[in-house]
Amino acid sequence: MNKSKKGEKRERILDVAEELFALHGYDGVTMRQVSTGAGVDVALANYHFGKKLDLFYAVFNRRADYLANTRKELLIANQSEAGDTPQSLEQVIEAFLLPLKLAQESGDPGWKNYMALLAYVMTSATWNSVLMKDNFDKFVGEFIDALKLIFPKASDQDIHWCYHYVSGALALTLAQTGRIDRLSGGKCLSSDFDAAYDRMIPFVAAGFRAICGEE
Amino acid sequence: MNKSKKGEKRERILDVAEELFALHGYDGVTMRQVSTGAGVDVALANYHFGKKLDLFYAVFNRRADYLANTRKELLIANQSEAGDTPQSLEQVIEAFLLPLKLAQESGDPGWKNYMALLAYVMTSATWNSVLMKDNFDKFVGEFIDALKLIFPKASDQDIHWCYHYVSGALALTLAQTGRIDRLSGGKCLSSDFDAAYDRMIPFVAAGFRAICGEE
DNA sequence: CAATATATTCAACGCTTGTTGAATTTACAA
DNA sequence: TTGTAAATTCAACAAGCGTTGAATATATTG
Repeated sequence: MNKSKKGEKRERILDVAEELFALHGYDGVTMRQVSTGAGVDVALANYHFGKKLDLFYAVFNRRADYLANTRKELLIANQSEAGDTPQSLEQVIEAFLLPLKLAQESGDPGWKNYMALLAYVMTSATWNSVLMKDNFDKFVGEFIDALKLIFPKASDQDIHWCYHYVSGALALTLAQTGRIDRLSGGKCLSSDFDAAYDRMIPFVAAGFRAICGEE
Repeated sequence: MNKSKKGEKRERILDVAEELFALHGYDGVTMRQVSTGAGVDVALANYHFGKKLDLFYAVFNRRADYLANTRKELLIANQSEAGDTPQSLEQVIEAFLLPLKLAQESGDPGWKNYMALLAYVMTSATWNSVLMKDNFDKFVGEFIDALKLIFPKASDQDIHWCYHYVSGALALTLAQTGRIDRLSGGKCLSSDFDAAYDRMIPFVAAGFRAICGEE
């Protein structure tokens, strides 16, 4: 008989829930869809994770730490490398975006689902205040501090609104809605994160300089 | 007794549904929440709009036409005004964004809800292909044509990805998640569409020029 | 006013939902 | 192997879901 490893079903529940939550949102998914997709009884998800809401949190938190930490490490590495001279704007933006590109390139299909889930959470007023606050706000604070060093004369408002635009452009990219595929007649692909990434950095860097003034 | 005008309850159902769908998404709203909020029986929504899905479509379509048409009129007005010389990049972007600013300024609280609903639809793979296609894709095609006139040497990919970033920045702004309020310690407000609008135009214009080359 | 069409409510249906306690199987340690 | 804990399934619950046909109220028309 197929002997299944310990914790395998538990992980499968998380994977299926991740995909379904990313695709249909929290309310668009039932516990039975998750359990059926994972090939387990509906009571098992409850045994491992508690209520549906806790399962949702578990799915979101699973990859959040890695993402936030990788970003932070990259930011710090750039800082020490730059010494006492401020690091370049492109470097700071890259610390924000590169971990997502790396995760995408890892080949793990779970990351693609997680990114869509992240986009869902970022653009939802309900989840944003709960999940983004706990998992990402702290790093974003440091990210914004780095930007303030680059643009010492810029107002807080200018910097925060510019960050907001970056965040929005990123969120729509992560959502992979397929709209750019349709509008471009197939010349661009939502799944082509590299194409999105390579243009996003010079795009938003130019935007920052236009709003926040010269370095 | 309070004599209610004809079609008043019908409109109230749309208003409440608009607010609830924008706040909680399609699956996060029940017909009973809508009918209770509107102060009518649950069967009335069904009588006026049919199934829940049709109510959702009715809510979305109600303001979509006005928005698409206003954008188009603005784009054409700029074109004829510019004569045979191509209109400026800022003008084209403004044709895309200004109608939303005007709607926001109208004071109608329904518009605020509709914008959050629009953000929800824009960032959802499911709804995007159904609702954006029917209501907005045609105008966006003309919008992109205008951009191609401004950047004749740019590739289709460059222009579409840049539009994608604008679309994302706009969507997150419309969503009004409250995140920028929290991150900025109250210095920026999600509800301050003017602040978002005034910076968004120079921001994305600079981004376009960085990616698509000089006019 | 009477007659008709529209608007609205009432009451209920079959089904699905999240959740749970008890029973059963599996894994692991002694 | 036996005993114990963890993992998993079974069966069922009360509540809420979208939807509907019939009944009633209101508005419109002749």
